[in-house]
Amino acid sequence: MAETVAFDPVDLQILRLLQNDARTTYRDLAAQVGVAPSTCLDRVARLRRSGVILGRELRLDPAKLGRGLEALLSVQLRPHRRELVGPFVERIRALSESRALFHLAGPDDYLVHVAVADTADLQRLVLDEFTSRREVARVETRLIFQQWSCGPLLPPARDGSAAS
Amino acid sequence: MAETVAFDPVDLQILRLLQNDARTTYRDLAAQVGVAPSTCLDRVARLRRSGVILGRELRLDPAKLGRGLEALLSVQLRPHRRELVGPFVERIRALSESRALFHLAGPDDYLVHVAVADTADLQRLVLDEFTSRREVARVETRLIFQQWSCGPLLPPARDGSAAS
DNA sequence: GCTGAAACGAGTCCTAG
DNA sequence: CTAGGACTCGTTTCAGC
Repeated sequence: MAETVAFDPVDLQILRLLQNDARTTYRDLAAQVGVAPSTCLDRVARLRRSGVILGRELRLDPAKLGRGLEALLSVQLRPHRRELVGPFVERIRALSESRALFHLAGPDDYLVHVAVADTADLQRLVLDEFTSRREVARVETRLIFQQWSCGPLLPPARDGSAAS
Repeated sequence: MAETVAFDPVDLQILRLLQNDARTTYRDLAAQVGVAPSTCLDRVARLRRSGVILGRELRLDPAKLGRGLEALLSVQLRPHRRELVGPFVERIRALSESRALFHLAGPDDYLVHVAVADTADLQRLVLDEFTSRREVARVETRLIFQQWSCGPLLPPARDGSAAS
């Protein structure tokens, strides 16, 4: 859980390359980073053990799966107590329409990123799964016109001024 | 760009498995789906060509990379004209702190998901990259307490009532 | 379009430096 | 920790169904 402070340039380069394609072979990885394939294998195994690498996921096109409409739902819970929060979160996560869920600081307690077929589907989702729930005090829906993923989350980009 | 309506149960199962681990071998895939490895290879190639599979990405832990604090920034642009939008989007996407960017319908034009080191870093980011820009009329910052990823985006879950 | 086997190439382990 | 080699296993192709 702590910040695993030590990352070689080699580690970072490996992460960068794997972010572009998680299926890059260790051979290619090795060639591009400048170490032996077996070393790459070792590095990646260590990175996995350290917890930096949480998984290798497929990025899919929601539109191609009949989910051409995406939206963000700001949800405000009524009492916002722990007993309500757990079940609410689990229910939302289990919805096939949910893509991501955030617990936020601020007036809106939760933000839910959903992908649906069309506006009728969105209306159904909001009515049946959100506003009909007792603990949900308010839901604000914002359509997503367009979205972009932003670079590879690397590097930390620090100078020598790291306060450990 | 259109909805590629046709997906076998085999295709869907393959997508489901690859979502859990994009590096699942075609051999394992075949064993779990119930077809030959060569068929899996063929299916995946077709899925890639169809555009459903956009990429194989690594999921990393931001905290382990010195980015333990995440936030959502709601940004309102002043005139919100096309000439301003393009450069703004490109600049935000290029920031190493940005994780995702959404163009929204509603009073807040953009939502930016950022990952930073600490509150000081967040303040610097907001001041230097957002409020200092002429086209940015307002920025609202909401911290992320916790976040969850939500299931594998599959299946479309439709009955026979598909209107082609 | 799916299968199975065979050839090729990559992943993995081990030993040594 | 890294490199190189050898063995194992996965991927890919192709002929046949």
